[in-house]
Formats: sequence, structure tokens, C-alpha cells
Amino acid sequence: MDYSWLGAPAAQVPETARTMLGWEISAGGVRIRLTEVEAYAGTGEDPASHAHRGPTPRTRVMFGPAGRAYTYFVFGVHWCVNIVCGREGEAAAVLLRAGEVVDGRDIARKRRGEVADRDLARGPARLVVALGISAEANGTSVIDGTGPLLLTPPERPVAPSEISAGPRVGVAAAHDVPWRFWVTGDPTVSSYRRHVPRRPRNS
DNA sequence: GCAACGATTTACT
DNA sequence: GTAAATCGTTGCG
Repeated sequence: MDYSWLGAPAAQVPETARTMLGWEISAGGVRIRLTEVEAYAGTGEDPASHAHRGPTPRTRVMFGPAGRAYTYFVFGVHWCVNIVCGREGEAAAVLLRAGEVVDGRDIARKRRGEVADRDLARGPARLVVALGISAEANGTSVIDGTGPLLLTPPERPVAPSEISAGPRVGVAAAHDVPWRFWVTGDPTVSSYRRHVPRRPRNS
């Protein structure tokens, strides 16, 4: 299996993200065909990236070799998962935003509750729940089977003409860069919502 | 040591 | 459409 494209230089992350569409991610008996991803680049280049100010204990894994998972906790409620890309020392990563459950749908539904098929993995945190992973997947490989996650090639590749690009979701900075990619017309793709500034806290 | 905030989702008006 | 939930990471004193 050829995973070398994952290790392409950070400057080519958008291309890497595009390539990842249609690939399948499996964990705990559930297999999901990726229909929506976002690219994140590294230090200094991408203000929207967690790693844009350099390595921290949390973002350490993003600077490691390609093909590992980077999971993080957000809003005190949800987990999201990335696949680390780029060469070692670069902080490139691809955020898995949505997908279609193609195997283990009953297991996914058990984790997600009674929702429509297309909603099982529509959204970053929902996808993580459907896969049944969280903190323990952080830093593990998604290509050699040593971790809970496994990334496998598409049964049928997605044609370039079927791929759309646009601004990333929920990101205040760099909203002018079209680094979100999705399969055109796929029902499992989440609808775009721009970043909404939170109101000041009550006191 | 402490306070602010976030690559979101869900429920409620 | 808008608000609340909820806590680890980060940045600053």
C-alpha cells in the first residue's frame, strides 16, 4: 500500500487533503468513506492551525511523521480527529470533517443514537463518535494497524471533477483560503457555517 | 497560579 | 436563529 502521498511537503497539504477524499477510515468495526476534509498547515503560515505558533505539548504530534492521528478536545464537549501530513518537523494535518458509514452501520448507530444514516458521521465530532475513538487514538498510526484507526484506499476513487473546494468551517482566521474539500453533491457533507464570534460571558 | 477561549453540537425560542 | 454546555490547553501575571 502506498501512503507516501501523506508525507508530501506541508506546502502541498491542500493537495494531500484532496487526495484523501474517498479513502476509508476504520475503527472498532465501523468503516467510513471520507466525503469532507480540511487542510491545516504549520507554523507561521496558517493562523487557523493549532500549531501556527510552534509546537506545544498538545500539538507535538502534528510535528511528527505523517500517518498518525491527532485527536483533540474542543469546547469541553467534543473530540475531533486529524491525520498528520507533511514531513517530520512540519505541522501539516488534515481534519476529517465528515463521511459516509459504509460498514458497521449498526455499531455506529449504537454510538450515535437513532439518527438518519447520512447524519451518522456528518460533522467532525459526530464522525469521531461514530468511530468510537477519543484521546487514546492521539499519536497512534493510521496506516500500520498498531492503533485503533486504519486508513484504507477507496474502493472507487473520487474523480477530480467531483471535488469541490471552499473556505474552512468555524475558522475566523484565513477564511479566504479554500482549504476545505468535499465530494460534490454528497448528502453526508456538512453545510457551511461561518465562524460566529461568541458573546462575552455573563458575570 | 489563574482566566480566557475554542477546527462543535444540540436544544430551545 | 441563537444560546448554552463544559474542560483542557494556552498565554499571561
